[in-house]
Amino acid sequence: MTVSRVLNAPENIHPATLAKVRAAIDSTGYVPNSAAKALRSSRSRLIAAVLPTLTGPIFLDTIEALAAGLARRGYQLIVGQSGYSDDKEDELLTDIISRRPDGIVLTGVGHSEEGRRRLLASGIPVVETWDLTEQPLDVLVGFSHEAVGREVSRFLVSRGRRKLALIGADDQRSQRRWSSFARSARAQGLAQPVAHFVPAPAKLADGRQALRAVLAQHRDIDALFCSSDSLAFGALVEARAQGIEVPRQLAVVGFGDLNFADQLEPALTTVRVDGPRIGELAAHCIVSRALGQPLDERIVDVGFSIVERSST
Amino acid sequence: MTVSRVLNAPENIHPATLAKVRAAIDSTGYVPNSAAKALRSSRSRLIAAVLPTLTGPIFLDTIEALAAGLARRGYQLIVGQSGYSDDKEDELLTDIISRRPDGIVLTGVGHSEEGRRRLLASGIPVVETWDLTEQPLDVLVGFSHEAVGREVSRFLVSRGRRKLALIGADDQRSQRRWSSFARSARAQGLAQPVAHFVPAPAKLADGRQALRAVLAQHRDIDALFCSSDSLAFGALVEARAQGIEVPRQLAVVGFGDLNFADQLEPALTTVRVDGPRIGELAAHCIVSRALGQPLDERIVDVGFSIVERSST
DNA sequence: TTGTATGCGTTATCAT
DNA sequence: ATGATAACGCATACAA
Repeated sequence: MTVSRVLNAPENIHPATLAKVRAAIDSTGYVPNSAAKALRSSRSRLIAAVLPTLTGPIFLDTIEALAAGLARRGYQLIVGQSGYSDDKEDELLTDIISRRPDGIVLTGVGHSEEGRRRLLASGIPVVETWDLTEQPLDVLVGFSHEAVGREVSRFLVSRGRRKLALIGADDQRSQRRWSSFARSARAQGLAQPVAHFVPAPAKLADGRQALRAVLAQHRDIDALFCSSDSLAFGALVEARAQGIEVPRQLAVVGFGDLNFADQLEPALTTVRVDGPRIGELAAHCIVSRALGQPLDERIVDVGFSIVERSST
Repeated sequence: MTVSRVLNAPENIHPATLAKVRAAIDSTGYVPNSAAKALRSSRSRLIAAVLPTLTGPIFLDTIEALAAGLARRGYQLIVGQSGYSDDKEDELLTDIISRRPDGIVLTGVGHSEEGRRRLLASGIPVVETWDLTEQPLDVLVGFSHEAVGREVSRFLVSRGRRKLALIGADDQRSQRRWSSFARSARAQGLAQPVAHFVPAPAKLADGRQALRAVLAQHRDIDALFCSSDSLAFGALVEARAQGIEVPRQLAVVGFGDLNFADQLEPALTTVRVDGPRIGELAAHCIVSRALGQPLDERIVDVGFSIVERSST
């Protein structure tokens, strides 16, 4: 008990005792046991994050900022990969809930019914990220993928493009950008855009192959929206290989504004999302919730912007 | 107690009891408490990983494979960022040790004396990665950065290059590649190579700026070794901007073989390391150690290869 | 086949 | 200012 006090409330301890206990701690290499602490206090100082994949460069900035923000606030981060699969996410969720984290940060808002139930039943605070919905589980930090699809299609039309195409990954958020992109194009009087999907996570080489496939069927497209900068990079490479001039014959828009986007030839027009901001906000929100502190807003829309460069 | 048995050893439970308990579990949403389990059994099923940064694309494949490998084996991963700083690593280690993970995976072998002491005192199995040393703390999965520096210099000399330069990040491993690169160049009768360092983690833009700085002083260099593909990408961009032909006037070698390396113009010659293999091996080793199983080898050298493309 | 007692390391609470 | 007791949820050892 005295040791506990020395560590947690040294102010009311006799200096001599303090010194003696600290000496003992040093000489024995004593380190308190967080599991016992958590068991006794029902506070684990652990936050869990569920991500589709750790390698997706898009989420990376967010995780890094999240990890840093949590560390700064005295929390540790436990990560799980759902691999873009609902079943995997549900399994993971059970494991995670058994750890009794003080909070859970999810990527996206599309969870299985079972997953939603378990999360709500656990009573653990949840922050969903990288997406927007009217009915979040709890707190939400993200932006609208529908708005992205719509704005990109309007942007392309405003630049005089008429034959739109899209290369996307088969994950939920990319699909929603696609739906909105297509709907908006039709609303503006264009034909239904061409689409080609590749398995997530999409790699550069997928972009090359995908554009090749699209061009084989639809040589007349004049604008291409790629659901990631990596895909766009691949598309630029393929366009050059096929002698298609970008942007004269084909406008290309990416997603993510990864650090190579402005160095490509031509520099890539892309959708920029403030990943670190999402991570930092998520850290703030989840910790506030964990401490039972009130939150200004339950839904934070961080927005996005279209960074216009020479590929359009 | 019966609930515990239903969950962990259902074979000796009366079918009726089994059904009753399971129904109760379902209806109440009971999820076992890992902290209590850990406290009782001294086995947390938790592995901690310490990384310089989560965004370094180099380690990413390793972390992903590590996370996947651990999940497959029923372990969860807790991550911490040391930010290339010893002090931060030591702080982190204390937090980590207090969690009583069943194992710790470290990046690199350069830890502070204090850190080494704490790790050894904790008795927690440790796997060091991405480096090689004669005296690992425990298990090691990596490769020799000295060998990388040496082999790249030999490679460049064998291709007729005589005025070597290096652009590196100021992290330990990059520095060791540099020392060896320089030593080997001198041993081959060349002058001391030119070097320029940028703060880790190095970004593409740093590569541009660094090459500009090097060229301002040493216009006559004919070969450049960059300590990451991102830096090399930036260097290629700058070389083109300055009208320097690669590889005719300047050979460029990267490190990492990131997925864009073969798509650059010219395609980048680079050092390839099997990141996923390191992660998977680390998962295997740390779990074996955690279970007290014997290990074939304590030191695994996964090696590296120089992938020759058109930038040299 | 099921149940009871006990202790893992911590801290809230109540003595002293 | 310090110590004693109890309880967090689980699983080992033992009993029935």
